[in-house]
Amino acid sequence: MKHEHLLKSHQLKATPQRLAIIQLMHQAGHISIDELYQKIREKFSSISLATLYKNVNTMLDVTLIREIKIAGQKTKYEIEKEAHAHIMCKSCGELKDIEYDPHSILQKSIEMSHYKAEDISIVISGVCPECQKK
Amino acid sequence: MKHEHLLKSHQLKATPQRLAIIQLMHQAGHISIDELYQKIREKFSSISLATLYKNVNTMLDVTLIREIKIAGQKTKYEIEKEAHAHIMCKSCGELKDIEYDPHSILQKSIEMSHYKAEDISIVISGVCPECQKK
DNA sequence: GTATTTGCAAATGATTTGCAGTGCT
DNA sequence: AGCACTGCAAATCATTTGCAAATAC
Repeated sequence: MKHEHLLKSHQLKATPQRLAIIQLMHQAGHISIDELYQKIREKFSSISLATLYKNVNTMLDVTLIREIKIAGQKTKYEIEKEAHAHIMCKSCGELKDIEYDPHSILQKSIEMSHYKAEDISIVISGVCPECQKK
Repeated sequence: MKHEHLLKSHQLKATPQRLAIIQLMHQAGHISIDELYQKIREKFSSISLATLYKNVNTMLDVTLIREIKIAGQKTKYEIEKEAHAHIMCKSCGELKDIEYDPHSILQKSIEMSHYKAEDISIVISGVCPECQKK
């Protein structure tokens, strides 16, 4: 399957636990360790938290997944994909992706810093359209 | 003094512990709880970690300081100031501020999301000019 | 004087580690 | 077969809490 290939292309063995992790991560979009643990046990009752942590860390090492740290919230994880920003609703907690133009003014600031930029993390927080109505 | 006023204007009592926290934070620019604890004990050997955590949380509540969560690193804190992004060196760990134009293309993406944006956190990581030379 | 803050010790929560057994390739 | 992965229990690290004594205003 697709997910098996995703693991192998990163030099990782395709164990059922890992496939389940990726499948859930793909399905949820963004997911915390806790949520992952709850959901994965529904299908895979024997999995241990330690295994989850070990696998998440391994997948981070090979940049198959990405860590999203959010002020005031639990860390979430997502499958690595093209650059995008995150926007979080302070009211309902929903997190969604938004696109942004990498040639924005931000690039100028980076150039001026003379850093060799490898990664950008952007997290915006505010109130989503649904919650604004309430 | 300046820092005393900073506390009072946020309705917080100006205890020596709090003044020391702000002074170190101001001096360091960005600092983690650990670093704060090490340094603060040099001047203030009796302070407890619990007090540090309590004060950091109180100051976050009144938005006197801001939390910077960074993938793969410890959370750092800084005194609240005008909007800016952070750039971190993956090699030496140094974190510095960079300015960005708030009217960048990013704003368009936010408008399109129909969120009411209240806060933006941008953390860039890469290699700083000094480390590139090595 | 009163309400808040401090420091301690203990509790809780999050993450990591060691190791024996199991499973992928 | 061989090395990597899993699950368990225990260890470690991070953060919070309860409470009595101290302190800011």
